[in-house]
Amino acid sequence: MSIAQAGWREHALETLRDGGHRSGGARTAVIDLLAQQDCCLTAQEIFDRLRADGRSVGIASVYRALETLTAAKLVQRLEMGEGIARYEPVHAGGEHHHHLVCDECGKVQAFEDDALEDALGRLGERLGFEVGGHDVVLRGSCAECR
Amino acid sequence: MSIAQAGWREHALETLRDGGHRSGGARTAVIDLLAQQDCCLTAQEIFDRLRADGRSVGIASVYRALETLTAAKLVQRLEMGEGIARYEPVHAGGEHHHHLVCDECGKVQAFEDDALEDALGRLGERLGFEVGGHDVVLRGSCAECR
DNA sequence: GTTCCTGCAAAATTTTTGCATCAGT
DNA sequence: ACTGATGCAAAAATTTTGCAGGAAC
Repeated sequence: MSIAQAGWREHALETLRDGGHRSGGARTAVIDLLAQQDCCLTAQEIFDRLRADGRSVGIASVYRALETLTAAKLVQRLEMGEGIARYEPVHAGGEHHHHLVCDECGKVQAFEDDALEDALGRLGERLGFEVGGHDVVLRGSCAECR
Repeated sequence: MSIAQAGWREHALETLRDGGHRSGGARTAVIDLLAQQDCCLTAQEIFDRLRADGRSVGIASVYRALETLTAAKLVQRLEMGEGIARYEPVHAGGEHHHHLVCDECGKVQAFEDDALEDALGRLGERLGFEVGGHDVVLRGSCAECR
């Protein structure tokens, strides 16, 4: 686990505590799991992994934890065209990535691009719209499927 | 209706015919409705409008039509974080737009930006990924909610 | 002790599938 | 006529809500 990700776990717990939330077992388990991820997970994947670890969480608690975390901007919700949402930690400092989705095998991989971020930043100014966040999804064929 | 949109209707019908599809009533009705749109519609909105026009289409046929159109790259499927998919025509010539979603009122509006398209084009080359399409969604507060 | 959090079950929502029938080629 | 397209109903998949019991403060 990287230092930045370990930091995210503490930051998330502290932010929720400061927001008046109590520290229950299910939500902490979701935070712990997300803190270990490099990329996004679906709610079902989170539920399955917690169950595989022997935790008796309910899937409703997973969804409620993700809702709370998303509202606090600690987690970003992403949808990539298959009708299911994916969630990943939002790291402090603006550091973030976007996603490539393979139309054939469905694999998701992350990428970063400074030129893209620059264009998006200028775009926010140009439009009369206060931009709080952005998602970019590229679709195509990955190296293996091509 | 603009000339480009009228052209899309013909292009879609021709592409499907060339692809070996027959010209049934439900799918043609979906194409006719999409051809009149400036931006995206949900499957339910399409169903409701066709019903309001007196057509006895089934919602399953709407989904099947949208699936066929999406597979033929005549329609783009978009998801903007509310868990429901939206669909809009893909116009020939690469002309397309992206979307701003207001976090507060949920309003969706379209925008275009050449600098963003340039950055996305270069990005496709940089990555070892054959990019077939891309979606960009900006989230924030619209002029009215701000 | 109060209030929030949690797990289970049930419900709601969106999308897909089965199937008999109809329509296009 | 053959085969794809369609409408209805049922099913599946994902997400949300109700509620009683337990945990955090």
